Amino acid sequence: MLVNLLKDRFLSDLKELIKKNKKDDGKSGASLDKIFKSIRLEEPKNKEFGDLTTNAAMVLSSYVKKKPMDFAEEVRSGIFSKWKMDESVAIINPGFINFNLKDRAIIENLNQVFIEDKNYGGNNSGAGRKIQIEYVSSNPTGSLHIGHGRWGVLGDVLSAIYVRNGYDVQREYYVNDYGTQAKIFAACAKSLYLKKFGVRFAYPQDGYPETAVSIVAEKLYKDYGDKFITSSSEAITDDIAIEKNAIDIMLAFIRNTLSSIGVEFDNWFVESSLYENNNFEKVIKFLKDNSLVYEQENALWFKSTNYGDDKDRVIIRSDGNPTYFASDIMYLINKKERGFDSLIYILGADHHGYISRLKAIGKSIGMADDAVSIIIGQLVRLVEGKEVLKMSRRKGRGMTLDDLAKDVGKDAIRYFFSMNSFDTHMDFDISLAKKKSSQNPVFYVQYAHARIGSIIRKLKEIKLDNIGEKEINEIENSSAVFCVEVLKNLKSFEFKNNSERNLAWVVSLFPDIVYDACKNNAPYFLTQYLYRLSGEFHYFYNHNIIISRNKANIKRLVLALAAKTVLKNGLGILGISAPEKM
RNA sequence: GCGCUUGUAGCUCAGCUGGAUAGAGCUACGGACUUCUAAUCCGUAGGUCGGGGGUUCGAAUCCCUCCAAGCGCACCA
Repeated sequence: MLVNLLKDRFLSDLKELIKKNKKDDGKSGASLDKIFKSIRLEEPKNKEFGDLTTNAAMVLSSYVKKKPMDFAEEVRSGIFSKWKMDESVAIINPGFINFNLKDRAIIENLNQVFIEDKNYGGNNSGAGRKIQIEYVSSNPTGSLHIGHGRWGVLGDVLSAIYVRNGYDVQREYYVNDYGTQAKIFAACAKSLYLKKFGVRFAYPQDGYPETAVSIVAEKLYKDYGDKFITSSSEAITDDIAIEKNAIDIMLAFIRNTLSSIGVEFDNWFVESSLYENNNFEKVIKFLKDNSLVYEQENALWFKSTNYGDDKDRVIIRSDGNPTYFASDIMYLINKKERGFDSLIYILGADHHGYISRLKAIGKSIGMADDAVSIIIGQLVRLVEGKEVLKMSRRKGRGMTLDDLAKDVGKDAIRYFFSMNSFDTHMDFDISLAKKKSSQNPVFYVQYAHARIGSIIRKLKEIKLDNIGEKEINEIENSSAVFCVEVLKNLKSFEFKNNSERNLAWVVSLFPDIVYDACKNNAPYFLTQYLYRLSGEFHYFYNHNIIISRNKANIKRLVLALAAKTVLKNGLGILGISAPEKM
């Protein structure tokens, strides 16, 4: 990491400087920590101000009782002048400290790309920590809608980001196969299934749309024939088997759809398993023993208000049946027992009411406050031109995720859904998504990668004076270690122009982006970064010739190869292909 | 009625743990292929940051209020 490491170093140097500056009165430690949290070392909005900027002098001025400009001067002489990496340090009113890195410092960073190669971008900040991310978890009672695609992609990419940060990640899908909705779905399937045999069984009034169910009934019939009919004349069926198989079939459809856009899970957790081995009774006993519940009007209530929820919740209804919330409790206890350090739930905005109650459960069973984090993803609205298409899953209208996946393709869908923050209410323009035009930024990024691919092909075609077989082989196997030597042997490396330097700079930022994307649970950092990198590369490509006649400009080639590795690794995290040719 | 989220350029979005002239892309208009892929590049145009108050040296960012949109407020799952 470049920026984050520099920042750490800067902050610790700054602490030293302040110690010298001010006699510690022993009381100010806490407030100083607070001030330090608002210190930034980052790229300025405007490139003219340099590579990096810090607000430290302004933030600290009142603490050290000095004018920002004066303290900035001390920071410059006391810290930055001792760093050998910085080039020029400017202090600008009202107290910004701006500086540029020496070209050599950027080059040394570039070396890491070739040393770490496929692992470049990753770090070990999460080493030894087990984290679970649960996402999609749509009821297996119908096909997925487009919103599910968004959670799926975001969950998948977020998982990949955590993996790259050294975490031990488990991706989980929670299957609601228990309770009334599953029963209703099974009854729908049964009705359509029996129809095949000319037997009438009323379709539930509040049932699911037939379009979704009919695929399931069709498959039940095709795969099992009359297996579920236990008595021919009365049309008596094995309802338990129908329910189980209907749900399994639906789940297989869901799995296929998700798989078609590259969204996979390590674990498909079945709700009904929570009720095995008298677990329900055990959990209820546990809750009673810990005085977390009370009885009222024949129902059993969970005291969630004690833990920050806005109302208490029923666990066992007055008719004796457990509520969905009971499953939530058992599920969270189960997750805790599996030994995760932290849990992430990605929920659709239609479930935001869950935040407080899930957190309440977590607290009540003694989990740390920040151990359970819930990410709310806003819904996707379908738009065609200017017309808003109301989608309703229960009514079976609107485009399904499966339709979209087939229309748009995996790469575009993943890029599109990774582009925005979770909080964005997205409008998904179907007609735009279907266009495979340059309006779709995924091509822009992929094209950058493919262009470098074509440089490599050119290298092979032409006999070059300064690049041998060995190097070309290395490049082809995408393990261009020779670049490390090239970079090391450059006696005085300076960038010829801004496009070279900017490209190298952006390449060097990749590990910071992977780190920050994780800290902020923000997959879109990556997407935006890759777009920026691609832009930087396209500019570089248009302004610098790498191969002329029978000679390659080695420095530029190294730069292009570094960019290629980062593009490939970045697209890899997004789960998007990095084509050699387009 | 209460709560969560959002409101930034014609469109889609960044920026929101306060900082320097508010940034990209798409669209529109004008340029660049005898040279490693023009799915690219360069340039121009486009903004009362939903409205109004407040806090501050400084507000798109924090607070209050109003308006608008989406979504929730079950002994449904």
